[in-house]
Amino acid sequence: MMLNPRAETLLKALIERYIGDGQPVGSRTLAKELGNELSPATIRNAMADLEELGLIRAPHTSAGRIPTPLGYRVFVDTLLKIRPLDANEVRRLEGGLSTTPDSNQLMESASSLLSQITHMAGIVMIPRQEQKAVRQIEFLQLSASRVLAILVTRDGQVHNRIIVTDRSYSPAELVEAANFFNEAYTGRPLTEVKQALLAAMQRDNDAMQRAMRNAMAMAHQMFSDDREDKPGLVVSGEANLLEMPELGDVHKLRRLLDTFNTKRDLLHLLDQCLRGNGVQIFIGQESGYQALEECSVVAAPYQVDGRIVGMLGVVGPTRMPYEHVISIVDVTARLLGGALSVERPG
Amino acid sequence: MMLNPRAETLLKALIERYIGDGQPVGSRTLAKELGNELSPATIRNAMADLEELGLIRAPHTSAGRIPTPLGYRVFVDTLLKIRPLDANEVRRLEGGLSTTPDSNQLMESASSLLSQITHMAGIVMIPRQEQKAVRQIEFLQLSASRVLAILVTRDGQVHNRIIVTDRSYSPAELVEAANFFNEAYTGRPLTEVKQALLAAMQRDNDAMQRAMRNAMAMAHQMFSDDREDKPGLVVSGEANLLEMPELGDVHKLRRLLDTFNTKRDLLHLLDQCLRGNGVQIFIGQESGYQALEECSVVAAPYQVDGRIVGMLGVVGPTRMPYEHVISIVDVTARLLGGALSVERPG
DNA sequence: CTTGGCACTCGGCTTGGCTGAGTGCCAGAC
DNA sequence: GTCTGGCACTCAGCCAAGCCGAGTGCCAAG
Repeated sequence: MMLNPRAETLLKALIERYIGDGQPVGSRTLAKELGNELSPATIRNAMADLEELGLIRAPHTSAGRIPTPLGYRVFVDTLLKIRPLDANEVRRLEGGLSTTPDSNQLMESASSLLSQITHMAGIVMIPRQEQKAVRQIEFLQLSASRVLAILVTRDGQVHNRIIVTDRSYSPAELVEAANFFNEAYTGRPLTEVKQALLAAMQRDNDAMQRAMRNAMAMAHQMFSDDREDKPGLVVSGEANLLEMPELGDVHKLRRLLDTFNTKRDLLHLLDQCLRGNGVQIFIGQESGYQALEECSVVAAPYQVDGRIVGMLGVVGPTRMPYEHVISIVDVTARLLGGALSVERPG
Repeated sequence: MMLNPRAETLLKALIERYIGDGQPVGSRTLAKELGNELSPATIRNAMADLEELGLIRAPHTSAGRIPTPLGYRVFVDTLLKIRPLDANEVRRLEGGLSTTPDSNQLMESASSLLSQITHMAGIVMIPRQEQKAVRQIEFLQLSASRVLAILVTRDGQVHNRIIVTDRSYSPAELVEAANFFNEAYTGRPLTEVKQALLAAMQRDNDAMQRAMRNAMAMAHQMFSDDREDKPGLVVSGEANLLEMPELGDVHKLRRLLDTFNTKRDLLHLLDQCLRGNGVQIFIGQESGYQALEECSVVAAPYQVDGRIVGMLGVVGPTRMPYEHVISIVDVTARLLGGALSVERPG
């Protein structure tokens, strides 16, 4: 999409104006905006061209123009120059992020920070568990037929699950099983352990020693909990979206909030971006989800120890101050990545 | 509030009708509803009396009448006869509740069940941790200055926290500290342990043996996490409330959703009811929270092993089918209590 | 105490007219 | 060729007037 310089200036001014006050922008307004160097009539002609290109449209016959999703796309791709946040804002972000060493709390803090500063909805994806390395497992008897399995991963996260057993195990047996497991699997990533377990289970059961058999059976149940497989999502400030006038329609709003609650679609969307680099933007239907058709998503990956592990971002109305939001998401991603890296060595 | 039998019949019919279709009920309609045994004119007179008593009101001069909060109150207190749910619905509830042994998942399941069946918002309070008895504590080294503390309570819940230490501890020291702690505190309730720790810390530090000192210091940090003190709240289906036509006002809606997000007010409300017995109902402003002024809360305590540990219920429009909702909340409370009791023996 | 009748009220809907913002097009100027 | 002023036209938003229907309150008679 190549535009002549004037059309670019015009489109940029129009979109900035529209983002500012949400009213359709007319030719007279735009002429003033541009310092009256061109008359409204000239601008009308240029605007007609932009409309033909599908970058702007008139909501009705005699109203000003508003950007189309395509218009926003051109705007963010070619017209926007990202200026870094000023030091004050960076400091505000830094100060807003929790200093807890607990990674879940950190992500909640980041999400709520995003929503508070942008006045939109903040989302932070919780990294997949699969790549994490096993540190230690413990089994604890709860009752005759129930054992509590506690799995600690290298990063200090604790996963626990109640296992229903067919018979009662003595404390010694449990310790033995845990020792066996720890010796065999410490340091190996979860995915690998899972596969190894499956393979071991398929081999002849009788040939195993007792401790091994116990450990296998219990660990396998532990890992069959698919809840832990899926990355989670922390959402904050959905209620901010109620104030989007463009979402007056209750049904659309309903669908949008449902999307935030089920999280599945959002996770899927973020998941697809994991490969990407830097801030990514989905405008309107670009995301491919109907519930988000009036929304834009600005997302960025965050890195722990140099590796991208998750995404974070904000969801807001298509008409949002992209320039500002992009910087905020970018900085927050760095901050969260930093906090997670520093806090959890090796 | 004593009413003559006719006034009672009238009020009951009016409220049931209004709950059914949400339209103000006029005298003609009501006459038909009652089988034309009385003429509209007679009913008008009786309605005027009810209005004088503050039980119903006319939203404007020439409209039918709608119940006031006081009217609803009389309705639920004296006119409503709770009929038990039919077997189908009980089965539906039973089938809807998860069979997991994990108590958190159970509560989430109960909350979402409530919201799905009532089409309103479901809330389930997570019991206070304080009364729970300590089962075991473990310390795990994460890095030079960070120790992961894992506390398991009698009911099989695992609480963990990362503790930042001033120096590095050897594995032996950690085991020793854990042993010390476990011997001293296993079986005692969290509140007691907390106080005991505080008292011990205030005594002369130097007089303690090393293991004891370590255990104290770390356990104290573990317990200083006030996150665990507060009972939590699981909320589901807030989005259902978007469809309440009586909450057309975006600002009220916003406040309501914020109330669900912060949870504090709702918890406070439920907490106050813990003493009570059976299903409790707050109509309109009775709850004392402005955000809930257009809403009613139907809540019931649930018991684990004969002791009330928490509350659960639904939040919906003042105009809700109380009869039905009360039964559902009641049965769900029993089901959840049952599931929690059976699954986690002493 | 009940009932039918009657005048009255008022919200909701429709209609029509007006205004202001903005457009498209055209003809003339640069 | 590009820009500009002018002009006719369109249309949403607003307001006032008018009508309709639902429902009320009151009264007098049964």
